Amino acid sequence: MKMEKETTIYDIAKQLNISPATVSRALNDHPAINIDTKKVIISKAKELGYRTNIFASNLRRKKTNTIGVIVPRLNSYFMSTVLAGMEKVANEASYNLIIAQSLESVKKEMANVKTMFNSHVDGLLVSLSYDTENLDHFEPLIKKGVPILFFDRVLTHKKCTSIVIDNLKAGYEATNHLIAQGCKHIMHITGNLQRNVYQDRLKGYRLALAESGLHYCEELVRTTDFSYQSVNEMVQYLTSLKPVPDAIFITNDFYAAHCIVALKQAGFSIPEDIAIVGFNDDPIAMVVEPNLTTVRYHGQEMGEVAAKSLINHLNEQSSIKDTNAIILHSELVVRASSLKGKST
Amino acid sequence: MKMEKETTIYDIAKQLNISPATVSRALNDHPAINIDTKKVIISKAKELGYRTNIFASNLRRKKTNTIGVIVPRLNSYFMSTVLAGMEKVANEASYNLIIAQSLESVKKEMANVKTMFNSHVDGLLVSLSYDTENLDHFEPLIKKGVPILFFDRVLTHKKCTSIVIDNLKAGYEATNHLIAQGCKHIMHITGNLQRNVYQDRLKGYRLALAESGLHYCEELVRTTDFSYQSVNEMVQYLTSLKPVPDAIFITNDFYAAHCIVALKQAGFSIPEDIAIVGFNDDPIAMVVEPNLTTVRYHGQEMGEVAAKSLINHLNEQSSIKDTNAIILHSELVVRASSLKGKST
DNA sequence: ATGAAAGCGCTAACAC
DNA sequence: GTGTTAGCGCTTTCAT
Repeated sequence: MKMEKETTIYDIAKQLNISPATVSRALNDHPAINIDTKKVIISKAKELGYRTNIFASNLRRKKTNTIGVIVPRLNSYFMSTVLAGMEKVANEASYNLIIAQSLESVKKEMANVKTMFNSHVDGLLVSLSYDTENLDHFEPLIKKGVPILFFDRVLTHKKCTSIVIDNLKAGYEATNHLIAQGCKHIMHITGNLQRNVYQDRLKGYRLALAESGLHYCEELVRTTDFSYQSVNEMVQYLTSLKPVPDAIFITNDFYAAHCIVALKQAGFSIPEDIAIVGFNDDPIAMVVEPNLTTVRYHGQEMGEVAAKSLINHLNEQSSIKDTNAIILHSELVVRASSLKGKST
Repeated sequence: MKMEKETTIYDIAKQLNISPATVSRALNDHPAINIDTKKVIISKAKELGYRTNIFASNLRRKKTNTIGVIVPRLNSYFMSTVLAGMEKVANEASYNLIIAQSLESVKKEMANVKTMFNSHVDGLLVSLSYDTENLDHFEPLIKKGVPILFFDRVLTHKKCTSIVIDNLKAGYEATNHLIAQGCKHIMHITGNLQRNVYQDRLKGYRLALAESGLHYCEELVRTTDFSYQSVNEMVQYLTSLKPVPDAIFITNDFYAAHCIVALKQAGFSIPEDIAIVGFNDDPIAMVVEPNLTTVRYHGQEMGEVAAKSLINHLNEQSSIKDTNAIILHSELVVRASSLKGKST
């Protein structure tokens, strides 16, 4: 195949009888450059199909303009909105994104971190995998001074900032809502309690119970990996309880939706027999019947804030050094799955 | 903040009193290198926290080991499995992935392509946006000899390979299934007919109708952008038809699920009044009631095949030059939403 | 406003 | 098996 040789600034310089330095400056919007020479250079560059060699540029400038993103999975509505937010901000600031999924495994997460390390990312945005226990694998990056910002699923580290919602409050509100509906035996199905998001929501759950004088009962709290396969077992478990719970607060909309289906199949009425509250306001909440009450938080915003904070820090427009955490807004969205008809 | 200076092969060389070339060779598993020197070098490298500067390396080797991926959206189950497949293969071949979403807009797609171009990706994997009309914006890449492989949503280009399922066959089978259930007025709701996937499925639909002697009727075919907001309007339209369709083949599971909900609200029984078939086997198919009959195809496999083909081509282990298209398997998964009880 | 020149860190051709 | 050396394409002082 005949293919064009790569054009360099030297080619442009030669053709225009000027120096490569001038070409470089023109292409980079250097202030001290004649507007006319600049125009000529840019049009010549276009003509020759020039593209900057970012490797030469990165090598020289010791900056890659690349941000690494590690997420557990890409396949949730929430995560994809987060990424859209990050991409938007990154694009505007001419940063590139390298995205990797840990598929909920620390092992994969470690490999991802290593890749990011070797890619010399300027900074890292991370939502931790299901079973990450500590941040040791991030140390090499931290030692090199690469800023790391955790979002949503975080662990605290004295040198890193976290972006989260107030999960305790969200869990509290969800549980309180169920209590307000008259529920007395509220089950809580959640994820690995090492993850802040689940730990804090549990705290909120307990707080709400305590405030209402309801008894906290260990057998009403169950953790799961949210796999589709485990739903039936879970439903079997909960229906074997005495008394059967009259409400469930489930920290995952997809799992909640599957539970609703399974519970209905088992003969329960939702919400009359069992009221359900989910988490995340996934579009599935509007499909499952009855529609799912859930906690909404804005993924796009979280992504934007995360990326913006990191980039501002990188551009030294502000520092996140001393910011320990940024808390974003969340709200309970009440739908039919939790509304016990009070008037009947 | 005190942070370590970046270690180079020169640092290692100096400390070990050998030449940088030897260090480079050792680190790159060059065959002609003493096993002992290699060991010493590697342990020294680890000690100093050395990481290769891929920019210097890329600059020198004129290869980036990076593959660009452009997809319409990340937020579908299908797409995330595709990406997981690509990542797996890429990782194994030590390629990196740069992922970008076009958010279904050509404009954004063009920007993405430009970014990829400037990132000097070795190759590109693309699923086209909703409204892409031609491949002109890929020409700069093609001119430079960067191989581009389209998957799922494709347009043919003499220099590019496509990876798809047999959408015509899938559409044909879906429609035929509905016909076999005794449906006579089968509606088809689909996407922009410029996209091969929708165009071909429509062809399959028409073929099935024709074969069964059913009349093809334009008012039974509607296109949509699959936005949640348009569901009600669509349902209103279809219920205003005379006669009201007794089946709908919808080329998107999410939209199909929403339609089921809306139709039920409008008083229709699914599948008795209206049978529904979707497309993609999204997990939502198992949540909506009745469970959705759909066409399944394996995203992970599509991702793996796409990445593998491209990488093999890049490594010159095989060429995709003369491969116009690769067709993957798909199958109809029959569930309750389309099963009219024949025995009643 | 522009040019000359050095050097970022690595690799590979060539020598020994 | 190892060293020498040149240069990938760019940016950036320092001059002018």
